[in-house]
Amino acid sequence: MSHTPGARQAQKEQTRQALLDAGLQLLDRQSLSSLGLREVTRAVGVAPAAFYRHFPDMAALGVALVGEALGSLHAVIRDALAGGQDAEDLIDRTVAVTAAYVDEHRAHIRFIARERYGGVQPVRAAIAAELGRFTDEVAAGLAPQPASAGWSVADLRVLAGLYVDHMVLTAAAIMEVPEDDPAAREEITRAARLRMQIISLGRSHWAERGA
Amino acid sequence: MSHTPGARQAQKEQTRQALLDAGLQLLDRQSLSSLGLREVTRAVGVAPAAFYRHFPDMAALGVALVGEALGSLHAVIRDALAGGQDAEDLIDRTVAVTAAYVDEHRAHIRFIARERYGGVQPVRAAIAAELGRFTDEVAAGLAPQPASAGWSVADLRVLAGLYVDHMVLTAAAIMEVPEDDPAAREEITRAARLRMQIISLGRSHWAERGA
DNA sequence: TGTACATCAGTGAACGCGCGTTCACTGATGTAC
DNA sequence: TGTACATCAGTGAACGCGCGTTCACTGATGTAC
Repeated sequence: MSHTPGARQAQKEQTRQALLDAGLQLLDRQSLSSLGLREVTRAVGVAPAAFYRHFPDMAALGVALVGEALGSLHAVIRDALAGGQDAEDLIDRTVAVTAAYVDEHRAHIRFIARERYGGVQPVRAAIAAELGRFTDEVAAGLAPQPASAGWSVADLRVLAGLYVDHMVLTAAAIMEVPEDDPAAREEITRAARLRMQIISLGRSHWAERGA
Repeated sequence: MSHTPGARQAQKEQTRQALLDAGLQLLDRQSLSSLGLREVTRAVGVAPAAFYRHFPDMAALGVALVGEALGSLHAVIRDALAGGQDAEDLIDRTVAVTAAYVDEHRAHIRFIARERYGGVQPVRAAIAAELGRFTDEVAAGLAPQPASAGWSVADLRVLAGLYVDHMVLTAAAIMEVPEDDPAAREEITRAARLRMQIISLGRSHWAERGA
């Protein structure tokens, strides 16, 4: 049994986390497929061979980062979808929550946007799986809302996917803009809000499609 | 003057194109930042040093590929937006045109999706510029349509951006699916059509927003 | 048309360098008695 | 509590390898007269 970590386990966990942190930081300016094992261990200050005590290769480190990046998202979506049902409120809240999440997890989100269609297959697969689960959650959150009357389960999932993709795109767009350019940033969030309004309008007039 | 190519110029152009073609093919399974110069010249069958006669580095080859990938898109959008104004028709036509374009330019589109937020800054910038120009074109195409009454120029551009992002996402999604899985492919295009319907519905009820 | 010279795309050898991976090791932490 | 042994995270040296870049070169193409 090892549920009591002990000093050794704790030290190991600390090194592992240092590798993840250093990797994430180095990925700010490059993509995973060009990130070197030695680069990461050098940043942490351990011998290259120490890497293998924690991950078999860089792809595995990438998959671990996917978990870190999207694991905390589930709580966020619950917050955004909870509370008042007013559509306009919901939009403002969602965009604000997205912007705040991006601010707090800047590096993680950039990593997701960059590797979602990047060159490392296991990481792509991990992101797709995690975003899929996330989409399911959004769909489940949308279902009980009055605006979802008349929607099939399958169609609701498509709508949820639209929201999720929109959030990832917004996050990526916010990060393309320099942090010290509030005007450009404001422009992005204005566009994001507008997009959500268009989608929400379409959602609420769903019954009239084909007219 | 060199507007008459001559045998030398033609030969040079041919090698350049071979480098671009080999590069694009190699990028099917990896991203630009991990693609090596020697890998490309080896595929073409020329000496590594020959690369420098055509590009200063791999980033420049990437930028040239962006031009190749998105240059031919302008004609496509004109086709999609021309013809009947019926909303349902427009949607079907746009999705069909996107799917066809993806089929014809599979490797190019994968490259764009992969490098749009990838690790090579000049390539990211080139893609952003090209997609921006593309968005302007879509906005200009939408403007004269009756459904655009009451839209400001700025808001129309946001709508156009929504369509463009949607197309890129659809293209990327189609490519994640194996070519020999028509059911999964059908599922993707169904979702894409549905998404466009939602957006178009929102567009046509734009005047009622804030109600 | 023929000759002498200029251009320059592509060659091939050489370079120094950092990479990923292996291996026997060390020494602190953990366990059994 | 004290002692003897086991575990295993991290070390450091070594390896072979392919990388990007440089350079003087070659020989076909192009140009001037």
